[in-house]
Amino acid sequence: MTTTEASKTTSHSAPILDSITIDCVIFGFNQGSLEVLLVKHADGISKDKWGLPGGWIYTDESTDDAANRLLLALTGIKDIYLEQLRAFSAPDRFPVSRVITIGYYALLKREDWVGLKPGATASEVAWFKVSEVETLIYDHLHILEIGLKRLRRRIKQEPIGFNMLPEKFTLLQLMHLYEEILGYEMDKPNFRRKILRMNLLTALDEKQKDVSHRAAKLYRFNPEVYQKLQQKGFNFEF
Amino acid sequence: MTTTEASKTTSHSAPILDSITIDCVIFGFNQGSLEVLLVKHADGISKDKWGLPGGWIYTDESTDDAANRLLLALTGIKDIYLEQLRAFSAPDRFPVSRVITIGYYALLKREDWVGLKPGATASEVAWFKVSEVETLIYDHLHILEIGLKRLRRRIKQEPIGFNMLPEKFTLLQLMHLYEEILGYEMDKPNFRRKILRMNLLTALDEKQKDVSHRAAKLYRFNPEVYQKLQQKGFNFEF
DNA sequence: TCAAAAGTGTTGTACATACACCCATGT
DNA sequence: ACATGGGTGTATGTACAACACTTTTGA
Repeated sequence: MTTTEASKTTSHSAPILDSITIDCVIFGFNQGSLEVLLVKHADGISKDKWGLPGGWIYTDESTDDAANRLLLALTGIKDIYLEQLRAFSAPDRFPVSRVITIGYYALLKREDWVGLKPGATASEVAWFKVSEVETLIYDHLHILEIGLKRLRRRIKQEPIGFNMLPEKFTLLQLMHLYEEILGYEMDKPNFRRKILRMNLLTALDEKQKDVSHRAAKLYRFNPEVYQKLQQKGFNFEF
Repeated sequence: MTTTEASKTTSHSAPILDSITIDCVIFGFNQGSLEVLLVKHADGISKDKWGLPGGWIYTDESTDDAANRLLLALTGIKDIYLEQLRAFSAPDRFPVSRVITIGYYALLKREDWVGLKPGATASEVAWFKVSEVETLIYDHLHILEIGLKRLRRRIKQEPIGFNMLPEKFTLLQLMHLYEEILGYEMDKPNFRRKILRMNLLTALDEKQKDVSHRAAKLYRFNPEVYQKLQQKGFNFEF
């Protein structure tokens, strides 16, 4: 669903709210780079320009529901990590009419992404390195920046980075994710100790394969442990 | 301006957006207690019930502008600390029609509050201890909770507590503010050292007056220093 | 045997915590 | 004199940063 403010038509028959939309910053981590999923608009005033995926809100759903529906339609994946950023409401943000958009950001495991879902109406969808995105339609670049800012803050306070990694990962992969998002280098020994001391990771009886060096142990994030620790007042922090 | 979803009428002639409102959690600190400013609805389906102050958005203003306008109308004060919480959008949150509200929270110096501004249309306005608020109209209790949660997180990460204290304050007043908001007791000597070490406070050549014990030194928050430190990568943290 | 990453050990420093204690002032 | 908060000092532990070092494995 690449519907944006430019085209209010929808394939559903449910009534929609006018003057409010959803826009979503979808982050992924690929080959050491933080990426964002963008769609190319097929028609409307922003034809052939890239922007964030978005759409309208049905009258019987919350914005969270709407964002989840849009994500499912675009990726075919359920249960994506999703958090609302905020409302973006500059009066001139959309040139055609007065539309306020609710921004979201989502974290995707790139292994789950299998290309555009069959049947989706998007004309073109692609991943871009966040550092190389320079222009987007409307205020979408601003929304992307706010999303990135939020991601940087969140990843220091909550263990959400795992949502962009495979189920099984090495400590160095995790560290590289942190380095890429936060924009600075870390010390490997210290990173290991710090993350392991939190007891959020389960060490697996499994190692990397097909690497041309000593194979690293694989770990899995343990959400149950995190929930228990949280209740005891534990605070994740990096 | 106590207009809420219940009455769309406005004294202004500017057109407004339907189906979107603003609601604002206004915090204050008084005699050791965290308080919130509520309004009593004069008419509509929620007559005689307390709720958050709120209103509609004009087509030529952002939600930030609208929130500031509403705050000015309600309090007569400009330049109030204000931050957007997020959109609240449950389909059934407002019983009469489908309305999404953008929640804000604001921090007020109680010394600036001089009662209801003359000419305001509110029937009744009052401060309530946050800990004693039990029911509010619509989903306003939920918005209050989210606002409180946000305040608790923010006050640990940014020096915003000063917005609820007089210009000149003592270190113990500041500590009591932190204790009240965060819900736990702190160690006086350690609190002093920690906050002073950050260099965000300017010690004044002035002391408390009319206290029945040794008068404490007064301090003032220095926003310029904070901005400079921020640029150097300094991170406020409690 | 070399490269590359995995993984362990050590040390200094900074800061949080806990608590003992003295100071100033009004009643 | 004593209550009340103002304010300083000090010992202990923990955590982090920096960096040296050993281990494992494929090429």
